[in-house]
Amino acid sequence: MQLSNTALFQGITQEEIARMLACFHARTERCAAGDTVRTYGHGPEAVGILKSGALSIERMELDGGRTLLESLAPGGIFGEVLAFSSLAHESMLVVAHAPSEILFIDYAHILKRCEKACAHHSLLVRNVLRLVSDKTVRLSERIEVLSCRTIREKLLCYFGLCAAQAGARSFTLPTSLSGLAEYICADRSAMMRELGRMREAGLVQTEGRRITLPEKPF
Amino acid sequence: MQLSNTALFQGITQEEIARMLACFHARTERCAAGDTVRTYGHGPEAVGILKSGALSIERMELDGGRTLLESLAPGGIFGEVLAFSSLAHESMLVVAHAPSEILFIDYAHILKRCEKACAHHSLLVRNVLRLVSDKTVRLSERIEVLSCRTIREKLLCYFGLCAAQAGARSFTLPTSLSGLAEYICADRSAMMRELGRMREAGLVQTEGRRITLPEKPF
DNA sequence: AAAAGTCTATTGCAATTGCAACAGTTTGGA
DNA sequence: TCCAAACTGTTGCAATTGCAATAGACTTTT
Repeated sequence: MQLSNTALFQGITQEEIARMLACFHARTERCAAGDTVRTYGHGPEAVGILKSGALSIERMELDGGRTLLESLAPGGIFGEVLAFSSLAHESMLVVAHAPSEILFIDYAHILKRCEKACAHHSLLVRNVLRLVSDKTVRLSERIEVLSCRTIREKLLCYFGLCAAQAGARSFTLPTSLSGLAEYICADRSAMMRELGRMREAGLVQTEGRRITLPEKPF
Repeated sequence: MQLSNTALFQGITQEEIARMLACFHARTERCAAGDTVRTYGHGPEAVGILKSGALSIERMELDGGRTLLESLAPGGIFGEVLAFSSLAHESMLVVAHAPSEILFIDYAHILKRCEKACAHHSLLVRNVLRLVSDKTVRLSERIEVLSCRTIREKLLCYFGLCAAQAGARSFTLPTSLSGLAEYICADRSAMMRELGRMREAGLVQTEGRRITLPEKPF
């Protein structure tokens, strides 16, 4: 895992990164599969970058249940939101699903002005800001989808976003149909039923995960 | 409107702010009620701070309709997400609802390291980061609410969040009941009906906007 | 090669929901 | 003060949806 390929260190050379990590007092932790790496919700926070292995971010419900929030592959970053927010009453778990190496950087070090060495410090800050902003945009899009009243509207709204992103009326879903149902928070069988009706009505063409919208009659 | 009272400049003295604004090449624009201040979605972006007046952020739908995203009071900030995101294919409007004064700062200046003067520059960056992160947390909470399948679950989920925030089983809704229905994306009358049922079932007590949850039997 | 797990697909049925319509109350301006 | 606009409250009805159950296809692991 080259850190220079991660979203956090994008645009910074490997040598610069090495110098910055020293300056930031970054530290690497190792853990085994099944370990709970962190619980968030209190104390001075740190941002984590997964160097190798696999992590999942889960949310602790009041009733003790857990909800999967995110799955992280090497290069992924976590804690960037909670670390910088002043709200953050959530309690979250970071769980390892494989032996993992994680690099931690205290958020205070990222923000603090540093006197020497780190010429690329401002680039790092820009990257963090971009990461958090991107997440906000993704969440806003999902809210837009979820705010539709019917499954049909939700699907059309989501497909519209996908088509805009692909720049074409035809695109492939990034997830399984089951995943799509979860994304739009609808029952999978009800969604399949509605998809069928929409196909009949000529609102979409589907071929597995390949979706094609009809030409706009604008 | 004192800039030192805004979330963006929190913790920075008025004199420091004056110096920073010069350093950032900040500029003030004035506009009349009804003016479209900005359309986002392209070009080098700027962050705007409303000094006086009233603004609303609206989203342009494909069909030409508009959705209200946010209403801004003096001290409010806009553009902080789109300015820093790399996704951002949205098109948004900023519309004035009263004669307004708006301070614009190019995002590039906020991020750029500045050689002299701005000792509090890093505090400003921290504030931006906190603003964006807070917004992310709020959006995540709303998604959590919207991901519930039934109106009853949505309400209980939302009330749970409110109670946690208030630190008490009793709290006052920040919006009207109509606003609440909009927040949970449900039909108002259906929500009223369900609220009635929940009252009967002893799941909540309501008195106008005052909500009280029963003691937890955990 | 078998097994376990996930994904796709379909259907009946009961429950929830959106919609439309109406009426009384409160709020904020003109 | 009076009017308009927004908010609260309620109901019938049709449509959508979630849930449960079932089954075949596909993947990955053992």
